[in-house]
Amino acid sequence: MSQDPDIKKQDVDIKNTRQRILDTAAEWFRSNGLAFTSMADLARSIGVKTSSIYYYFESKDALIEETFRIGIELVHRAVQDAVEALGPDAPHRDRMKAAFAAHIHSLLGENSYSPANIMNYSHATAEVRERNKAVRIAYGRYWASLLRAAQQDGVIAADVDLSVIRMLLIGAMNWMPEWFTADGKSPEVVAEYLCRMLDGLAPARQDRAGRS
Amino acid sequence: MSQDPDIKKQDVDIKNTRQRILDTAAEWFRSNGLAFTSMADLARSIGVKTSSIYYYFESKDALIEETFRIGIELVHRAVQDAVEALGPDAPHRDRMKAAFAAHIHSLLGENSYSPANIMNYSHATAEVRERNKAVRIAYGRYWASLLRAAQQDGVIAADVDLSVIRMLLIGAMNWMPEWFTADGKSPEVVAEYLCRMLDGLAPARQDRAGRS
DNA sequence: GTCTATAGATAGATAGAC
DNA sequence: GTCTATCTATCTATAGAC
Repeated sequence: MSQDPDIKKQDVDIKNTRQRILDTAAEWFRSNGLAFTSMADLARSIGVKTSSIYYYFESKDALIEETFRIGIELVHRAVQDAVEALGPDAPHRDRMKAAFAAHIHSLLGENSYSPANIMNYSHATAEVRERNKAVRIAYGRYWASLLRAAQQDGVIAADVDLSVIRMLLIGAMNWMPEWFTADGKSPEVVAEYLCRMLDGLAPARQDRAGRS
Repeated sequence: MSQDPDIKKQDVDIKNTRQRILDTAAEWFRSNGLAFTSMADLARSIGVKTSSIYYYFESKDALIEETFRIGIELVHRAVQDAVEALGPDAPHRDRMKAAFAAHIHSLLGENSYSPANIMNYSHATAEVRERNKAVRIAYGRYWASLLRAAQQDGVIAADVDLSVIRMLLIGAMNWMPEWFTADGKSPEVVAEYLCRMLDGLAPARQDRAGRS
């Protein structure tokens, strides 16, 4: 809570303007897409001139790249925190539901970075996509670990290809910005439906031994 | 097979050039997005000058609008044909699987119009989206009718909100262009997984009366 | 129908004053 | 750090010759 004396007024200004550029860029990228967001649009929203943005980011792609990185890091942390908050002995179904709900919240909530990434990744340049790959792979691996644990404990049938299921489930959620309206069902209700769909992949009853 | 004598050479040329513009636009929109596809890109691909495109389409938005309409009409017809080919007495699970497979084929196959629509709809102008709504709603209604029939026959539990399930299933498929590679599973395998996920929404065993 | 030529707007990015 | 001013490229779209 106490202020670090090494942070000078100048540094605070740097951080504030830079942060405002990033926040505004994420919002514009989510709402209008990468190409329909010009550097002039961003500068006007923040109240600076276009050239000021280039003091903080060497190019539009560099700005996109950083919003993309933040977007994945935020949703990764949100999902992992939600699952770990349940404790190590929580049933797999509860863990999956918490992960679903956290991912959905990240895509539909106040954080614009995650939807900005999800909705625009495929239209970014090859260089930007390449630089975003590491964090994306790390996040995918976390989901893979959740599903693998569920399969190893017999909650998901052994014959199920987890990589396909993972992409179908994440795809179902990633498509939600296209149709989900707040006046409809809550993210938790959708998360429960995803769990019920996962139930369809459970082993046949006679095969089930372990459970949780 | 015989040639219609009312179609003159001039008309054939019109149709050919116009069709090539549409086909090329759909491919570019799918691969590069709307904003990253310029009228000059299209003209160069076809071997004409930019101004020639404006002989056939009054604006870029008009061109987008027509590729969008074709995209939905193609996938709608493909799905409906696949389901109806099974005959009126086919089990609901088979009908759903055929619908899944046809939708996936439309998104991943040679037809560029459907993925061009699916992947870019949210970034089109409000006017273009508005003009695309009618065919989109008609297609959504067809999926709704498939799911409703399954629910009425007791294959899907009565408490399931079909509109949420419909969007989750379609979303899972619409996300496939982002990750699906031909060297992986076939569309039919993915369709079977989607059916297994639907199985999770079946009524509890003691409640089940009718079946199919 | 397709062309040349070009208008008019806007894009990303840079130089240099303050 | 932020500004003014500007460069160069590219965009959508149009006018008018052929």
